Amino acid sequence: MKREMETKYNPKDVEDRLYDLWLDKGYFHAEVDESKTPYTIMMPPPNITGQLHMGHALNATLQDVLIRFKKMQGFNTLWQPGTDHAAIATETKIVAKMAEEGLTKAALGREGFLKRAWAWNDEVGGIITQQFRKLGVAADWKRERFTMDEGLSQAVLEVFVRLHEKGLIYRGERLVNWCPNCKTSISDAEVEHEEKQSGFWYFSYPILDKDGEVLTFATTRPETMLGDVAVAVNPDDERYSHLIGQRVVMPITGKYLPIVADDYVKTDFGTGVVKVTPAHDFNDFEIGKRHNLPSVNIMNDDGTINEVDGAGSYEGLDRYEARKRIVAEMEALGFFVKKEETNNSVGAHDRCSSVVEPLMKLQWFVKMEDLAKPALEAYKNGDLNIIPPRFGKIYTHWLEGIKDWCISRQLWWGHRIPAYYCGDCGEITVAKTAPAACKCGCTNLAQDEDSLDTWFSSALWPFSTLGWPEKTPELDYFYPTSVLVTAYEILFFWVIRMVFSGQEFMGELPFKDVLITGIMRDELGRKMSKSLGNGIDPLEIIEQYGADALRFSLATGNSPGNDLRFYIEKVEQSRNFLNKVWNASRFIMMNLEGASHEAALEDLTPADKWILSKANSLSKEVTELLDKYEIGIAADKVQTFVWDEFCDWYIEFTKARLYNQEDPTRNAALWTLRQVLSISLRLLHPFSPFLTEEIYQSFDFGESIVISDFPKYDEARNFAADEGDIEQIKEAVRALRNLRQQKDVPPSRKAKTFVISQSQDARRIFEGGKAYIMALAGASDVTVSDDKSLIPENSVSVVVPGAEIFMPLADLVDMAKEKARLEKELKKLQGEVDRVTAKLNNQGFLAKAPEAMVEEERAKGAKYEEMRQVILAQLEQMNEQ
RNA sequence: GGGAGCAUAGCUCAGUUGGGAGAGCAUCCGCCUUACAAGCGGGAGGUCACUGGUUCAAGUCCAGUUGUUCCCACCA
Repeated sequence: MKREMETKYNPKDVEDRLYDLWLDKGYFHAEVDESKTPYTIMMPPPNITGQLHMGHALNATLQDVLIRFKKMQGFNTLWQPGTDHAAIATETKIVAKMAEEGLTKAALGREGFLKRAWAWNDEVGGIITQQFRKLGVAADWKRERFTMDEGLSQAVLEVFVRLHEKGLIYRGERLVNWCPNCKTSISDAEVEHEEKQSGFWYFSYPILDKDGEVLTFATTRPETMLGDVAVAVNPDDERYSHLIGQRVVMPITGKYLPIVADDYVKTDFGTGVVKVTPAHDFNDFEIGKRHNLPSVNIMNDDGTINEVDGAGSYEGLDRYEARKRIVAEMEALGFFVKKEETNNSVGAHDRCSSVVEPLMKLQWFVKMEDLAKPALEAYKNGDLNIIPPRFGKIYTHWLEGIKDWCISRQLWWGHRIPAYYCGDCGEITVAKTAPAACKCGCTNLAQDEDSLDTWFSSALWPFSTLGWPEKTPELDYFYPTSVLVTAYEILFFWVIRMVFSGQEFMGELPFKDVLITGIMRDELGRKMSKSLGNGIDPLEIIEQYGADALRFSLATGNSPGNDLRFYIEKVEQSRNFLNKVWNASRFIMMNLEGASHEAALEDLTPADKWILSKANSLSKEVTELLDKYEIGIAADKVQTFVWDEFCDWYIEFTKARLYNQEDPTRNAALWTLRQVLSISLRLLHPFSPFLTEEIYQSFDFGESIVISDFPKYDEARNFAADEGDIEQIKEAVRALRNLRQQKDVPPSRKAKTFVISQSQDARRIFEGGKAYIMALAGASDVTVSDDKSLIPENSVSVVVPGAEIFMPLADLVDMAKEKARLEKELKKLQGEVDRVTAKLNNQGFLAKAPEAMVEEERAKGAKYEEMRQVILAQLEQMNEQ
């Protein structure tokens, strides 16, 4: 960084170069080191074929802030990156690509498909992690893992086999959520319920042997009537109790259906009659079980009607077409009663938005009850800390109502289920490797065709990436991790499953803290999504504004658990701030050239001590905030300090001293500038790593800011008295600027300035601040005195705590306006005095408020009263003239 | 049906343990003051949704009301 360098910071000159340097130096690589305390974060693995989006950028920024902060504090930090094979998402993409070439899974076969999948994976698999690098993340890429790499796949097999042995994994025919589009079962968590308007059709089934009598019921899914096996009424419903045990006829299929009594049926909803379709509805399934009813499956895997008995011409029709035609046929037969509109909650697959059908399927499940208990317990006893706490309720509520987890997927891209079926005796063998022979002695074995839910492997991420099931030193050292940072969206999918997996297999929680982030929204507050097309590409923002600007804008204003709207203006503002830092650094660099900048504490002026003291307390504050995950507030505090205090005040303070080569305090100013710049850069580094490193190295502050020390609070640098003095000077400067503005004094016009005070201490302070008042408040000269008679005629004045300040501006003084201004000022002060007086007259306040608070109020009261008196005197004098 | 969040300046949002209402953008006025016009200085703009309560003291804690967003749930 040299004098002739650009007045604008250009991230493109810096970012890639520094990132490569960091990687070369191996700063982000962590090795087991017993002499240091580990600090570990598991990066949520993005989908292997995914693209970086704003959610990633937010999440990664927050984690990087924590990692860099902790590294600077001396922790041995590991940020474990990697990717997720994302079973359904990836397979869908591959199938779509294949379709472009006219290929299908069936045509390629399993082996052919997987070959293609891996090839594509090799082609695009590195893209997203390359994109993450653009953000400047301090992740340990040497340890990058993939959920389907050899080690992690072994972990998956190990877990499956162990859970199976324990009886916590079982295979069974259950009603599962089925996606007719993806043709696979999915878990409860993957179903998104949406309230939709839907038809509500009323039909009648004639009662057998009761000429003309019918039972009327309502349904939102008429097509399922083909699978009806009964109708149910409430046993206490007097309207129907006499019919219990009799039968109705399904007019289309001609089947006889018993009328059963079941408490599930509400008498006050619909007609009080429910058709029972156990194969296609979770409630009906339960009713069917209670009454020993058969299940009649009417649907194929693709959502068309199958060849079920009685389906007739409906066979092969799509479910919605069948719905329409069945309504029409019932109407033609005279059994359609009416159609209403109702709001109905419809389940859709979160990946493809197709409406999910409950279907009877033979699937693998994880028994959740025993696993959920310790996960619940860990939260309730405080071992697991969720930030913000309100998400704890969501966590417990979900675990308390948890059902068994359907883990088998009818997909090929994923971990194939390690279950082997004997073609002879039917025995099922679950093993990590294919058994040579079945128990029965035969070798007629076939492995299960299905693969595992993608979350089954990511649930193991905190320990599988560290080498489990091997007992590696890494596992011993870095596990449990320190904090997990993730969006609330995947609390159920991932966080909870990691918790119980860690407890089950490591005997210990995978992390103590869970920091929940919000999700990124667009300017209008809409969730950023592919389908809406309202996503903003972080890479484009980085290209235009730099990674630091993007990161800083995501960090500021971020509070745990709250959604964040993306505003380009915020990025611009961050960019402007970083540019400010760049220019402040240039200024310092320019002045340092050829100068000695050594100084001792005793050489420092009050202004130097003031800024050092501020930087000192800021260091403490930022440390505390980051430890509380208040990343947004921390970023904000740093920005306010650097911009408002350091740049706008301190650097301005130093100019007069720097420009005068003879000034005896020049070196002290340079030394302080360097000190505070260094502190500022280090406080800022976790948020904006590139800019801070570039400047840090330009100043030869050290080898790299990445491995520098995070600023610590130092009691020896607490200068409360000097802080107070300088604040008083600032207040005077502000008051004078305000006065000049109000009087329309051109900035170029300097004026002699008189500070009058009866307080010796105040005179000392202002005497010390003369140069600042001259430089910043348009004073040509400053006289500090207790003698009011020095003041020239026609001066304007301003009252500040401890003093009156006068500027002779004869030609600009309009007595009437001046009087009005003073009266306004007086009124304001009177208000303050009244407020404080009321407080101090309140016996309750005096008795119960802390001593310091009362003292503070007293001091304020005295200060305002004094200022008020001064203005009163001025007004009186004016009236006399 | 159950649960949660939010409601603060024209806009978007901070306000961390209760102790004199803040920022950015927008707006108005004045400045190219040799680090920075992506800047500097100075203003204007708010009964902190409503009602009640706790407290010496409430934007902050509690209860309720209204509006709004989200999550969960097997109402056919």
